[in-house]
Amino acid sequence: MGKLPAEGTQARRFGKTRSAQSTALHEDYVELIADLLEGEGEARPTDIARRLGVSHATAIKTIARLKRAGLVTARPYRGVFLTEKGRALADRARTRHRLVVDVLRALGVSTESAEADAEGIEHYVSENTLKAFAQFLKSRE
Amino acid sequence: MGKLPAEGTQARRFGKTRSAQSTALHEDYVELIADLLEGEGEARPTDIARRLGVSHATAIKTIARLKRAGLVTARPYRGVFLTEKGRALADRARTRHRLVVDVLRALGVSTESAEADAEGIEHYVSENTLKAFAQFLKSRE
DNA sequence: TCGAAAATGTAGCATAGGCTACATATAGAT
DNA sequence: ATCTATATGTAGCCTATGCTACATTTTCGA
Repeated sequence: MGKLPAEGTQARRFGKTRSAQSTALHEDYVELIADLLEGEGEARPTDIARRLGVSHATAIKTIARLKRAGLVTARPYRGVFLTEKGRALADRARTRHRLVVDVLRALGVSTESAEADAEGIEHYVSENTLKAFAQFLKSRE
Repeated sequence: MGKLPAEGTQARRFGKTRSAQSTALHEDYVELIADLLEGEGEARPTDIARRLGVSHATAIKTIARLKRAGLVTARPYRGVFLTEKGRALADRARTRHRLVVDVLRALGVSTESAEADAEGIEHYVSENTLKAFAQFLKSRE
């Protein structure tokens, strides 16, 4: 996105949210790629694009960024694969996703709404909150 | 951001999340502007910038976009004000924010974490989920 | 095996959202 | 009344994320 603000004063109420946003898309991609690799055996740009609702050109461009970020490997016409780092991120994302969906459902949200909302919410749940979620779910077993 | 994808096939699991993202920043701004107007009597670019943790130039540029979106009015060196539309959006955002914080706290999340996470989460809570949250809070009074 | 359809990749363009550097207006102190 | 510190505004540059249009590979059926 650019450089960080000079910032001498306090602020940071929104700061974390912002930086999290840059990661959200990466998480969506690796999560989906992990799903495709497990489900279909391969993750191809066109499928990724369709599932994310973007053009294939956009998907390819993003995949290039993921590659630069060390999250995936991809050779032309050969599909996309996760690196160790990518797999780790995907796992974390999926764990969070499941937990968020379970909590929403426990609160009375319909499965469809829970799945849909979790997609956005999961990227903003901190470790602390995640722990509280797990605890809460366990407490009401 | 650009135009929408042609999209004939299904997809849309992430689509909503994406468009919501474009609104998130607008919500943060109008929410903050509402706070400043009520608390300080005026909302000035520099204060907005400091509270959001961005440079004043960035804040001013965003304010120009908010203006184009019909959410605020602003004349040079005269501060920022909310339009009806902006006030409505700010109210909705604040309601959601409060509700999300309350639910998180009810689930055992610390006040600090709840406030911090709500900042990101609130933009992705659908009407359905919001209703479920309200219900849940009411049920355990 | 070969040719067309489908998948991939590339190029070029746009907007959002950041920053720094520089210019201008306002306001407060003297 | 003026001068200076502070607030505002502008310009220019950058990356991320989208899209369309066009080019190039692959793949698959005939």
